[in-house]
Amino acid sequence: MRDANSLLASGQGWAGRPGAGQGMNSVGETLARHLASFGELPAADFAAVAALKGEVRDLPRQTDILRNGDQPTHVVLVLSGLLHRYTIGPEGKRQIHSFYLPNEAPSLETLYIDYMDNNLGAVVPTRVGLISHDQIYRIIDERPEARKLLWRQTLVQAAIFRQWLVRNSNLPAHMALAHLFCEMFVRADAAGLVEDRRCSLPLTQEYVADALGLTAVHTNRTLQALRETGVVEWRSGQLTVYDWPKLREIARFDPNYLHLRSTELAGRR
Amino acid sequence: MRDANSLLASGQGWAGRPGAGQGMNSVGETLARHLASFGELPAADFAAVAALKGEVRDLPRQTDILRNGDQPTHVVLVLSGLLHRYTIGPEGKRQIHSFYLPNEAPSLETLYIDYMDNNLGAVVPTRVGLISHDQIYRIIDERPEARKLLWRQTLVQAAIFRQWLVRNSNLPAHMALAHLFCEMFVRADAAGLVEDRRCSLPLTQEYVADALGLTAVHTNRTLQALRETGVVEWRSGQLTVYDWPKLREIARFDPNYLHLRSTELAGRR
DNA sequence: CGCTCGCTTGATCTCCTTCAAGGACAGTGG
DNA sequence: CCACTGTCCTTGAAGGAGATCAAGCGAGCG
Repeated sequence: MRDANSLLASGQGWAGRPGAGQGMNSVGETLARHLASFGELPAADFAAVAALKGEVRDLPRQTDILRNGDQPTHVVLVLSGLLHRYTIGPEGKRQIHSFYLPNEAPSLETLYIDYMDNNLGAVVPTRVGLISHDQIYRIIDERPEARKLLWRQTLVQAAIFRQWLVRNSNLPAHMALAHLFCEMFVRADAAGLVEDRRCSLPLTQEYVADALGLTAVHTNRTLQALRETGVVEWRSGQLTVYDWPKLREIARFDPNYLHLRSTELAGRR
Repeated sequence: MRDANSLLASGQGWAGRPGAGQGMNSVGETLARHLASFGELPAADFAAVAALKGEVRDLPRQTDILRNGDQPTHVVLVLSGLLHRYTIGPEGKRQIHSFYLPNEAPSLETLYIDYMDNNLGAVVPTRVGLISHDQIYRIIDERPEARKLLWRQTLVQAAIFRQWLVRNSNLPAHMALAHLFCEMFVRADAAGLVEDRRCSLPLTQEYVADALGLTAVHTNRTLQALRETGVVEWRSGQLTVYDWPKLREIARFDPNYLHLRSTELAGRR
């Protein structure tokens, strides 16, 4: 068990400075850095990925970038804002499959899956980068190490989905909520977005409810109970973790499934 | 909407004959055939995969082949029997992530993930084939088309996990149960294991309960309700679908997420 | 024959849903 | 500057799907 400070103290390099970085990095660089957080990426491969050209696009809040049935020709990268992957059930019920923070690559699976069976949309105004499949295919053919990390990234996604399955199937509401907070916090930290035990998490309670498979009402009540413990606070789009060990304890959170490289982060065994 | 017969009539070739095939096919052939069910596999690539050498191993019921924390050196193929992927929660609660029928390849993700974050075990006495990672790596390096299908296979796994997430988060018990039956039935059919609207599904009610995140008691009651509709029967390890359209309707089952090649099977749009 | 494992049934409890409404706040337009 | 409106959060009360606890039953098996 490690305290909150060690988590925050682990400098993730470029993102240590407040607000720095984002605008300055190309789309390719963002992807390269993301891949490097899952394993060793040789300098030459890093450079090759970083050199990829990407189109930047701004999405208004609550608009989709990929839709059920689409056959995408580009891979999406989050540059700022927040994306979510979701489906709408037969009775109009929305299930969110995952959230995607800046620097993450939500749609790598479109490289080898023929069509989307879900939607990818912006929660808040979001800037994304688009890299053509063709460019990535070339990397895959020519750069085994980069290929390995791209592939691994899609596998980690799958591991996260499985964890969401466990969470929503088994855990009572307060544990599930704490668990979601843990995951988003660690992922934010891995992306260099945690600062002073806080990170941005610009969701509404309804989004969280649809992620956990709960109602907004019950999510609200559960949230209040969590707040009263003083362990964590989530207000106006800001997640603040006051007591990381205790939050982990509540959620029984084990970050292994995220397969992050940095052992500092979350006490990988 | 299509009737049950068209589903069953679609000959999947080698498995049309009762009980035939299994013993005769090499481990490599099984993998090659499985990959081919997700896309075009050129003859040369098919041959290369089919030529892979695999060790055959028999697992007693309820024994694990891969364990949380393991770093596998081989890929697992199901030759006969039934595997399940699962984790045990902090309070000893088991969550099953997926079941694996004969001809399926449960553990392809171990190729590029460093260690297991879950368990893979036999439900009933199961024969598996083991192909070394090294051999697969060679295929991946030398055979782009085979690589594409291997990768795709892992992506389809992820899509299935997401569907399980939706099922367990949103659907009431009777729909969830029907949905599981639908999925296993279609997958069995894709593997050539459906015969006369029946397939083997050698689970106990407790396994199903742990897959759906329900209790065994409630699974039992839900099952009885489903039985009384006359749409489907599941007894002594045999799943029989009497009215496929109606079962699909109950579950609101849309097989798109399985990304199967054969359009006959399940009415892909 | 007795034992274990899996299935079944009944009664009670509780977590979460549903329905309904009030309140805080920001944005907009007069 | 203030009413107006929409979005999101909050609160209350009642109902239900599924959990929990407990026990009986049937069949395969050593």
